[in-house]
Amino acid sequence: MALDIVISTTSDKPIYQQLFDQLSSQILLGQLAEGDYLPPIRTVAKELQISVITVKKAWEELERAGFIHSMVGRGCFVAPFSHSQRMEKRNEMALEKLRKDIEYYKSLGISEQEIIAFIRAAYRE
Amino acid sequence: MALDIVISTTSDKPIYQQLFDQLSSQILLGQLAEGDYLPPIRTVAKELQISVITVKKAWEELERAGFIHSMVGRGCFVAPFSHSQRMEKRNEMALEKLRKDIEYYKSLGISEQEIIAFIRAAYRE
Amino acid sequence: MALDIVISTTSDKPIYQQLFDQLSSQILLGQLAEGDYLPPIRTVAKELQISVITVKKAWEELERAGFIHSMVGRGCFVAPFSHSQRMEKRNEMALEKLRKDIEYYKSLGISEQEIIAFIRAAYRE
Amino acid sequence: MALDIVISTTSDKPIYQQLFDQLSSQILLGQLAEGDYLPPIRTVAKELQISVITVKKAWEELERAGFIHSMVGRGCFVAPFSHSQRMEKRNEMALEKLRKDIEYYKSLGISEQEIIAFIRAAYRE
DNA sequence: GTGGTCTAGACCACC
DNA sequence: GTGGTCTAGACCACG
Repeated sequence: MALDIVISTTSDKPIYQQLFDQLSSQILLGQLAEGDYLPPIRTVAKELQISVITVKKAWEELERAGFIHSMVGRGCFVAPFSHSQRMEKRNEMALEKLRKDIEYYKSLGISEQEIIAFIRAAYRE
Repeated sequence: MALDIVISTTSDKPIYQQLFDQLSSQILLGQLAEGDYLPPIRTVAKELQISVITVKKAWEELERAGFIHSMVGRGCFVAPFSHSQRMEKRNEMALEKLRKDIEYYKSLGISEQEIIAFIRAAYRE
Repeated sequence: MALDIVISTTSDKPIYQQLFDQLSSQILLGQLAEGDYLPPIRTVAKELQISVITVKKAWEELERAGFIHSMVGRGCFVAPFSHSQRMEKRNEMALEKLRKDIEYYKSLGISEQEIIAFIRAAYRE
Repeated sequence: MALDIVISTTSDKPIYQQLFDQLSSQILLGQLAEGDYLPPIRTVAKELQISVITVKKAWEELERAGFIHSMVGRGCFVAPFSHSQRMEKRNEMALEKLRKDIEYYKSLGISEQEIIAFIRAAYRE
């Protein structure tokens, strides 16, 4: 099984962060089922043409966030999540980011109604 | 006139970015009236206990974004904006950020309805 | 006879170490009587769904520590221990670990009295 | 100011872990006061004759645990802790380890009284 | 074979 | 100057 990952070398987001974001969202969406083994980090690095260290850093963050477990000599596998756990974690992550985002919108003096209108507009784009 | 700026040393946001964000929002909200002169960068740096280089970088970004104008030997002053211009720029900045934010929410599989519900919840906190 | 062993795939402790710890404690507690034969390593590996190499490594460590004896072609059996020998070995192992642990507690500036209080609290949990 | 750190190359504990343990305990004991700036990681690496990466890994763990804050371009400084916060964190870390340790002692069939006797013995060594 | 640690470099953004 | 990221290697313990 090959991972479905796309790395942007032009993005200002660090590579390991791109890996983390894509993997975590795939796990939360259930596209990577619990217990699935990830390919060896060296394989991932070779396929994505990035350094093993970079992959490892992303994997470390994923393990720290509870998304995967890594075992020396056996590889890394997706941590078990129930559907409700996934939903909860998903909402938690979205809310956490939203709180920061809203700080910014508020600082621009934008009201709740305006944001909602903006969102409807942005979703229709 | 002293600027109303607060610098966080623990935030992960660069200091020059914190300066930019706070100044630009104050200008957009009309709290800094057009034509007002900003204090000399060395004064700002001393008061905020940060590097002059950092202040200069923030000022450059503000000038590039059209928020202030610098005149050699006379300092920097807030660019003249009509109320409608301020509103337009404000909305433009909010929408630009919102587009990026929504990318993330979508990657978590969150629907437009859910985001709006989240926003209502976050605004009530 | 099947062994009473539980392997954790999420623990940071190596699998062979988990085997060693559980087997040695069962022997010291007399739950595995002297002279009892252990199942063949291939059987153990299959039942626990781990590698034969891992089981072999654990068995080697157990033999090195004097807990079991292996006889070529006849398998491994629990070494004979008198009750007092078991107690002695048990205390020896506990003290050895305790010495290391106490190093850590001391480095945190915790006094003997505090540790004892902690232990009472932890035992009551 | 030079850090008071000793690295053992023969220990089985990773170097970055040794750094973390020593720094965190010094902070918890108040030997490194809040607000103190740590030497640049490259300086630490040179003085201890280890790799910058290794130092950085230790610093990352320290920041994640809330012991220090790092700022690009400004260096790393000890996070502010009140005396009670230090005590609380210290006890928390000790208890966390103790819980694991006691698991082991229990598996050897050792009673609370015996452990306490062992501790008194170990402290007198 | 796997992941975990460590090394010696490089380039970048920030101050 | 600082820390943050990334690279290309190496060696080790584990399975």
